[in-house]
Amino acid sequence: MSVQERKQRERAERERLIVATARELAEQQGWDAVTTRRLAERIEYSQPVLYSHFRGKREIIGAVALEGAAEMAVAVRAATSAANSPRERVAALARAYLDFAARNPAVYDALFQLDGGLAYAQEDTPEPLKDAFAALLESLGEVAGDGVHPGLFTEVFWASLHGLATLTRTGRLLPEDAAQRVELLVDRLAVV
Amino acid sequence: MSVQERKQRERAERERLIVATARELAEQQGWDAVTTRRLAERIEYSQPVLYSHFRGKREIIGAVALEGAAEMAVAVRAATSAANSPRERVAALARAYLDFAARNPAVYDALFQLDGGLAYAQEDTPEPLKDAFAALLESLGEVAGDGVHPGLFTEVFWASLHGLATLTRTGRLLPEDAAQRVELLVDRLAVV
DNA sequence: CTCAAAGCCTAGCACCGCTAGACAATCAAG
DNA sequence: CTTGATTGTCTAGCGGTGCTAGGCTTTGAG
Repeated sequence: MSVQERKQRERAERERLIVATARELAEQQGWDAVTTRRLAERIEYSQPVLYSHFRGKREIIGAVALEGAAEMAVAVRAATSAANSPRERVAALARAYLDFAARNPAVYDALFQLDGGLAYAQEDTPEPLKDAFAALLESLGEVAGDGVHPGLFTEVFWASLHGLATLTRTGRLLPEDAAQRVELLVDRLAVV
Repeated sequence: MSVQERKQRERAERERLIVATARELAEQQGWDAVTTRRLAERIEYSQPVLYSHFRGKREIIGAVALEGAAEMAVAVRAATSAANSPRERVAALARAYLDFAARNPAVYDALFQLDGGLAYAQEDTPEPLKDAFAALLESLGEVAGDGVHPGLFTEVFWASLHGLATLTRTGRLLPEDAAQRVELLVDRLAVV
């Protein structure tokens, strides 16, 4: 039986390698450069091996997205836990979110821009995605204001951050004033 | 000379046909379905003809984006001009923006999501793009609040709308609460 | 030792964006 | 009216894409 276990382990290890390699390649050269051929070559297996782990490229994107969601949740919680007031927590959250998006553009795309075949805002939404939203909710719920549903407020705040992140990265907004925009956004949206 | 003029007219007409067909196809089946082969077939010319009008698919996307920017500016101005108070104008603007995005998803993508080879937020930004931003600025500048740069405020408001539009359309936000989110956003961001 | 199962690869499909080069229509010059 | 060059358009093809069928080799149970 130990032989089968070893094989299972090796298989799981290879799956991690695929996801890590796809992510690396995407961060280096963009998702367009992540082709099944290049990916197969980098992991030193043939293309069909990829399809024994994932249904297709879409699922690989989804796997990177889930990994990224977990990391984003960690980053957001780390930033907010170091702040002392609700106001500071929200500002720290906003900075951490945008920082994550800027430092991991490919992962961010996998999460919120590309189709990774994942369900969002549903019962069957994968746990990492729910938890990433929960991480936002924890700090944003504090400043939703009276009579405002914390979930709804979190969605609006999140959407605003998402807009800033994507428009900035695609050159629609100049990066120079990024800090000022965040400040304005936090000032106006958060009720402290 | 009249013959050359006629040819020029026919050529311009065919260019409009290409852009209109690309847009139509994109709205019907998404930009992925807009291939040079399909596009060529629909306009009843061969593929190379496309390349005598545009450098490539990217430029066709850019042409659709410019067309869309002009239409969006019209839609926004129409909505805001019917409102009587600054607060109402901003609410109308937000609704009109999101409505445009929802009704013309492919055009919206061409404008703000895809690479159409256009310059944004620069001196050499095409006029329709500058004017679409100006249309937002006209109503949003009114409610930026004291000491807040109208342009910066417009960028933030725009980014928030963009976040709502894109996250909703890609299934990251449920459409049910869309109206409530807009209301909350306008309430908080606009200083009246 | 046999033989089925599992694992992996080569080769190929239909499609993509884009372009070279052949061919036909057009028009100015002789 | 006849050249000859220019313009317009097409067919065919290049190197790439995601994905899969089918065969070969290795493995491990009986």
